Amino acid sequence: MILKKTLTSEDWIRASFRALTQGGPGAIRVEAIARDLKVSKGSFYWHFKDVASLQSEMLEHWQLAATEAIIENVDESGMKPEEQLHLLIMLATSTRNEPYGGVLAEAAIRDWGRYYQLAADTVTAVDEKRLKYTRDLFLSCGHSKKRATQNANLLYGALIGLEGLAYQQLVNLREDMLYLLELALQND
Amino acid sequence: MILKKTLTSEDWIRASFRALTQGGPGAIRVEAIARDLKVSKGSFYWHFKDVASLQSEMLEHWQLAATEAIIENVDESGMKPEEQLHLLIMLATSTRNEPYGGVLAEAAIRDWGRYYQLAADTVTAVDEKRLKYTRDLFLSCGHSKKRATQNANLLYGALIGLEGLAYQQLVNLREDMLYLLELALQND
DNA sequence: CAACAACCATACGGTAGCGTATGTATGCTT
DNA sequence: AAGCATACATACGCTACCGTATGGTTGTTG
Repeated sequence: MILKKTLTSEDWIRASFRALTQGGPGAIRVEAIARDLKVSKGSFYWHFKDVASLQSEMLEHWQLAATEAIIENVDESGMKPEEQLHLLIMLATSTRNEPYGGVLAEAAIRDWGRYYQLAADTVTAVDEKRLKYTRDLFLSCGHSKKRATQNANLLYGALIGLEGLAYQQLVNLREDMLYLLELALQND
Repeated sequence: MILKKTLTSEDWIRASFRALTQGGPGAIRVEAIARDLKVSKGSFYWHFKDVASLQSEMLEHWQLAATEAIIENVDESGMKPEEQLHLLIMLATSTRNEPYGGVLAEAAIRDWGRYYQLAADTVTAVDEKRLKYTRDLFLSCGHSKKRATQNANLLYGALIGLEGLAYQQLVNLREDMLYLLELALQND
C-alpha cells in the first residue's frame, strides 16, 4: 500500500469525476469531495482557485481523453475503412464503466452540458470531431457526401441513445450497433 | 389577462418542470420556484408535504403524458404498419420545445434518472412501453422477432441520441430518422 | 354575520455549502 | 539550524435552502 503524503490537483480531479458520475453536477462540492479524500477543504483551495476552475479543468481533461482515446487506436490499425468502422464500434461498445474515462463520465458530462455552458461547448466540440471522423470513414467506403453524413449521424446518435438504454438493461448495445453498421454499409 | 387568485398543485408542478428543464434536478427548490410564482413557500407546503412528494407527482404526471400522447395518436390512424412507423417518427420529431411535455422535459427526466432512483424507474417503464410498441409495429410489418427487436431498439435509441445532437444543431433529426426507417424497412 | 376552511405570508431554527483568513506541520535549502 | 515554501487544518462569516409553526386574509356556508 502506497501512502501518498500529499495530494495533487489530479487527485482532486479524479475524485470530482467520481462525484460527478455518482451524484451529478450538483455533487461537485468542495467539502463533500474533501471528506471523500479524507482531507480538509484547505487542500482544495491550495490546488484550485474556486469550484469554477475545478470544473473547467475537469472539462479540459475530459475533452483531451475523449478525443484521443479511440480515434488514434483506429487510425493506426492499417485496416480497410469498413473494418475500421467495425473496430470503432467494438471499441466504443466495450463497457468501460470506470468513473473517469468511461461511458458514465461521458453521459454525466453530456447531461451537465444542458445546464452549464462550458460543458455544453466541450461536448459539442467532442461531438463535432467524432462525427467528422466517422463521416470521413464512410466517405472512404465510397459513400456519397450526403449518405456518409447520414450514416455517421445515425451511428453516433444511436450509440449515445443505446448506451443509455443498455445501462437500463433494455437493449444489447454491441449487437444493435453492429446491426446498424450492417444496414448502413448496404449499398442498394 | 386572467388573474388567478390562488394556485393549484398543478401550477406548482408546471413551474417545477420549468425549473427542471432549465436548471436540472438541482433546480427543483421550493423557495426558488416560489419566487418564480411570486408567492411564498407557505403556498408550497400547503399543496405538498415536502419536496420528495412534489418530485414524485412530477414523475407520475410525466409518465402518463409520455405514454398516452403519441401512441394513441398512431393507434387510431387506421394505417398500414409501415405508414404508422412513418407517422410515429413524424410525431416524435415534431419539435415541441415546451418545458412541460416536450423534448426538453424528456431529456431532463432521463438525466434525472441517473441520480434519482424514482426517476430511473419511471424512465425505464416508459422506455419499455415505447420499445414494445415499436417492436410490435415492426412485427406487423412481417419482420422476424429478432429483427423487429433490433429495428425498434435502433429507432428508439437513435431518436434519443439524435435529439441531443439536434439540440446542438449538429444533425437534422427528422431527416436522419426517416433515413434510418428506410434502412430498417429494407427487406434484403 | 358568524364560523369555518382554503390559501398564503411571515418568522424561526437548523443544516450545508462557499470562500477567506490564519494557523500549523513537514520537508528542503543553504 | 534557520529560513522558507509547500500542503493542509481550523475557524469564521455569509448565503441559500428545508421544514415547521403560527398568524392573517379571503371566500363560503349555515
